Amino acid sequence: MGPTADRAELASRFRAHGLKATPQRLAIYRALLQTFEHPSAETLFRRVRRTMPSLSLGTVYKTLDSLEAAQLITRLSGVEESARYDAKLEPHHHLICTRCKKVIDVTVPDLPAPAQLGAFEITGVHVQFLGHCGDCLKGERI
Amino acid sequence: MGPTADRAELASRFRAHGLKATPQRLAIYRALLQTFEHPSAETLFRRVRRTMPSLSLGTVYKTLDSLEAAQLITRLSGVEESARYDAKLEPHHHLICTRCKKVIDVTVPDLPAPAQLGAFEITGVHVQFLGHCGDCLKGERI
DNA sequence: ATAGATGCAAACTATTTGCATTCAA
DNA sequence: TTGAATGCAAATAGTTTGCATCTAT
Repeated sequence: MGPTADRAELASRFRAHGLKATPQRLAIYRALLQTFEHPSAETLFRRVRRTMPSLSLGTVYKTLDSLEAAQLITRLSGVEESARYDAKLEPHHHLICTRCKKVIDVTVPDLPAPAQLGAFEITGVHVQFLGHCGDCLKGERI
Repeated sequence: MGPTADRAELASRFRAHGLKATPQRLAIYRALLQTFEHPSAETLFRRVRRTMPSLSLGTVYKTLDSLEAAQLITRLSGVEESARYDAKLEPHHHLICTRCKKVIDVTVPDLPAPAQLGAFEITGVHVQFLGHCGDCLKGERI
């Protein structure tokens, strides 16, 4: 695991997850491994296309979906497909059901500040617990 | 503060923030105060339109923007305008610059589980520290 | 050989914008 | 009265889908 993995390493990682090791996938995954900036699909597309001009944006989206499903990559807080609003202003956090998108308020004891802060000035914290709500657990198999 | 506030209370809350107290805004804000389900703009639109058929979806979006700017409501983890991906799988969290959307990895000591869990099964936690990064602090006034 | 992946275009969803009209202050 | 807010329509951004072609296994 890591940004220095070679082609064969990455290819077998794909096959272990039932994914074919295509050049597009390898390039997209490699580009994501090589950066720390949490890029968007569009950013990866522009970057990978430089060395693979035939690449299409649709392939980037499909690839990111496959890699996420295989748990080789993660999507940042990508639970909501549309913005969700809250009129409750007291500090609180959320349980988010990744199946039905339900959001439930919870309170959490105060959080210790992160260590490696550098010059970053924190103005707020948002904690999301992801999982499955009672209704979804009750229903079909998860 | 709270879902039982009456019209005059809400209206003066708006004026205190320099917002005109229009019937649309009052209705949208009231609808958001009255629910715990963290609705989307579309959901609020459908709900409020039942008693105010002339309401437009555009007004709902503009109103939510105004209320958020006035800090009367919050938007759930609404930092990214597009999905952002990460190939780092070790548990970690993020500093998110709300100005330039930069995302920086951080590690945080283990989090205590929330108290009021009920039937919810937690599969993961994501902590987002919101604020301003060094580059943005250095630049123009915040 | 063949299931699955790609590329392209069209479709779709969420959101924003422009502008004429209306309204709260 | 007047600047801000509304409603409507058109525009945009991000993402998904359908389908013919191609390719890794």
